Amino acid sequence: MNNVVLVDDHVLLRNGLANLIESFGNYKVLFQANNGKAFIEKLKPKLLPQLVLLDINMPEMDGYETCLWLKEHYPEIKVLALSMYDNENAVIKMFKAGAKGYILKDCDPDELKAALNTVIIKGFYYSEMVTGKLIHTINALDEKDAYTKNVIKLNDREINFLKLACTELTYKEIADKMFLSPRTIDGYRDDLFQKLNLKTRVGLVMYAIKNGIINL
Amino acid sequence: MNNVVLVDDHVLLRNGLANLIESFGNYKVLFQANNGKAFIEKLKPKLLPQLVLLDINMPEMDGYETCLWLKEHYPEIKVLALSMYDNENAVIKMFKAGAKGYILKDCDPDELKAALNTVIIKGFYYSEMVTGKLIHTINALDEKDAYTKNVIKLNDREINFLKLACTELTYKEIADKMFLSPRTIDGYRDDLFQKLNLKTRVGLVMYAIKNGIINL
DNA sequence: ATTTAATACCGTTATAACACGGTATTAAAT
DNA sequence: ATTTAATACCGTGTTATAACGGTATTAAAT
Repeated sequence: MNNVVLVDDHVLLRNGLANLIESFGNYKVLFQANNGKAFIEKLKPKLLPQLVLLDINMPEMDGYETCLWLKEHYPEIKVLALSMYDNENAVIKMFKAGAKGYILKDCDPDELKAALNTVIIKGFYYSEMVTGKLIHTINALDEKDAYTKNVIKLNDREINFLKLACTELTYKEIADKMFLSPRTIDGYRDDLFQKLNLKTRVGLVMYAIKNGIINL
Repeated sequence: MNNVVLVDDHVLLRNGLANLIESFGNYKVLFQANNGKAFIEKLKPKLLPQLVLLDINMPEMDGYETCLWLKEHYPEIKVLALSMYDNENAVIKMFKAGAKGYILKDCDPDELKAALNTVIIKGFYYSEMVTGKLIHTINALDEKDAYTKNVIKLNDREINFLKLACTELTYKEIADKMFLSPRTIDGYRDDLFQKLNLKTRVGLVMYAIKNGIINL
């Protein structure tokens, strides 16, 4: 019997998942949590799970941070990332953060079962989707884009700016809100364009959404 | 025992939901479907459900269309809408399409249970969230905005344009792709700005996302 | 027959967004 | 002590977006 923990802010999905996983026979859901912070608080060193099914986009503490925390404090606990989107950067970020697998919320129960079993037995699970994304990344590697250097990591100011860029405010208004000069905002924007390989504000918005930087 | 059908493109959520609902004791999940079209094909007049748990954003045939179809062909089947977002316009559209209730995917199992029971017994379920949205709409009613006249309904061209507006293409490039004059595109944009009460392209993008017009 | 509504189109002007090539300041890295 | 990197800032010019007020065509509505 393998102990697993579910971390996801969608209660219905989480509960359903719990039922489904327990119906597989060889898994017990130790507990569930709404986000990374709640998960860490509930985690008891006396009773650790073998595996954590971890959502990426969550309030308070997201999947990346949670995964990194686990890697540092309980590296023996395996993380299977669970996401709405098959976003390339998200896949790479989660694997960099130590995840052993990455599945989509619209995968079918058989794949979930296979993923769980494979992670428990072999220690990792690479779906076709994941392999595809990784290969694409490799192929893009000689282009001198952001992937070459490192996984994209945004700082607080950039994230703050991105959130405001997803509104109908002009850059000037954003500058006012952030108590910065409009030129500085221009700089943030241009840096992000380069970092993220984008050209327009719409690109920034789509990036922010696909990477869970703004909550819809 | 009440027969229900689940329609949602997220298989994991759907399966989990099925387990959860059956665990309530008084419900049987007749079958599940990936989208409205698949649902209609699977529907057998000899064995109709009392209730359909219907996702809004789905490929092929979405929740609105499916709900309207049900209202026309099987008005006795009650629809409980299930959505990721507590979007005001979505709530109103679903109720206009004949839904008897509207719950969020991140609600807790107790609320789902209450919603199911209430719809079966009383014929409708109005959560606090729904009531709130409706009240807000009523309050906005004397503003001469779109709500006054009708629920916002976009046509194919507008939807097509919106999808392209969510990319990094310029309006001129969008015009090329749609084989239209850039001025016509300007017109679409301006019409949408007015219709949706927006001012910028970013506003259009956010609208498209929140209303499931583009699939992330 | 003639409004009405929807669709596609057009010109002008103002503002916003984007590209480019810079500087000053600070703090960490060497 | 002096690069290096990160942050905040600046000026100029071009292109894209948006606001305004229009026309022509078609099909449905009256």
